[in-house]
Amino acid sequence: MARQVDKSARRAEILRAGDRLLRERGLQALQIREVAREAGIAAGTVYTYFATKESLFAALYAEQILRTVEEFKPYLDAPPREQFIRFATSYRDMYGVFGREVDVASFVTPDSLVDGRTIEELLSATSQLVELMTEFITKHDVPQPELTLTILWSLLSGLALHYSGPRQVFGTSDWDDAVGFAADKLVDILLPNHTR
Amino acid sequence: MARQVDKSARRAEILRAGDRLLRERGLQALQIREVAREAGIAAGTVYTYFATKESLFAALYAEQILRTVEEFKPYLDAPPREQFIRFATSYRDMYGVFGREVDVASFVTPDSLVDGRTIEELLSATSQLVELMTEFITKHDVPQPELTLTILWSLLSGLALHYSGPRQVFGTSDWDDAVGFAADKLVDILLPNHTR
DNA sequence: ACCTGAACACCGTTCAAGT
DNA sequence: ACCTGAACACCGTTCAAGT
Repeated sequence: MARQVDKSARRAEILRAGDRLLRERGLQALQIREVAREAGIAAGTVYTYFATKESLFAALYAEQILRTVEEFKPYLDAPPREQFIRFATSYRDMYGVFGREVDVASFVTPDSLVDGRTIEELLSATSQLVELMTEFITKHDVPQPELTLTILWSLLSGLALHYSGPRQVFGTSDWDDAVGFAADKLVDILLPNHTR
Repeated sequence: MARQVDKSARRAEILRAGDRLLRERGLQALQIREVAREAGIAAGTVYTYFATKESLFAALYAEQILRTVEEFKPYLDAPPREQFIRFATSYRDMYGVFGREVDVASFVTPDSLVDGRTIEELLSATSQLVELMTEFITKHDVPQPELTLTILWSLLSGLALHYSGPRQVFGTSDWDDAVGFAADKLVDILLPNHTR
């Protein structure tokens, strides 16, 4: 019996529907009934492809991380300052769509609602992202790579947090100024072996 | 007619009930029915004191911010490295309880579900917290105070984000090591006029 | 086999009725 | 006046019935 659509195509349609909703109308619009309507199927059918709503969200997030990794690849040989700025900007944009709810660790928890397949995808995507940062650090011969990675990651997350979502209440600098300043200081301080 | 309890006492009881639930059983346990049960009143009564669940949450958050400010006051004259570590630790603990949902800016948005009184409390508390950071920076005669404040704040949020909540998937440093390293670099780089 | 969508569970919120 | 709690609205999820 020829199927109307094959399973992976339908899964992809659901993902595309979810992505569209998320980007056009925000996280609160990502509702199973809405996703199903956008995908042209019944609500119950979504659950044939994703164990829970959280699984769908995590799968969308994994896709976005892979896109971010691809976006960065042209800059693999750029100067560290530019690399930082590119990375920080991608990261901020990601936060703008997926929000602070994003937490790979919480998806991987034993009591997570995310299904095994999606966890795999998420871990794979995340490790590629981490790999980019690790290369950044090892390439420049940083004295304390482990600690530097932690600080680098924190700085990126913190910047993304402050510059995504609703405008800050308390006067903060422009994004360009802030990320440029952070990049300068990072290069000066964390990459002492780097000559500009 | 003597009231059973006066209004502000009852409001305080609801806050205490909510705080207990939040700390003992996490954000997902902060449900209006649960809060009401803990406070010994009917669910509907909660709405006499707080316009929405979000208002209650925001009020709890405002209280916590004030507590954080108080916690920091003994260290107002401590060396900058220690100040940073104290502040970062309080901030991380706050994140652990209130989570990444915490976003003052989103509460203040025109379409916010938080009532006016609570917004006032939140703004007042937050500006006290920001004031602490601003003093930290102005006292040490930093060349670019505005940008430095942004970076400092981002670093604090990023560290809090990574070290609160579920354990990180990818090997990260100990909290003590990470925050100590961040403090060293911050002092070296952002406070060039400081002599250790 | 796979899909549908009515029905269930859960939780924020409202409001008619009680004191 | 203030409080109660049943009822409503909403949304994630299930599953009996349809094809």
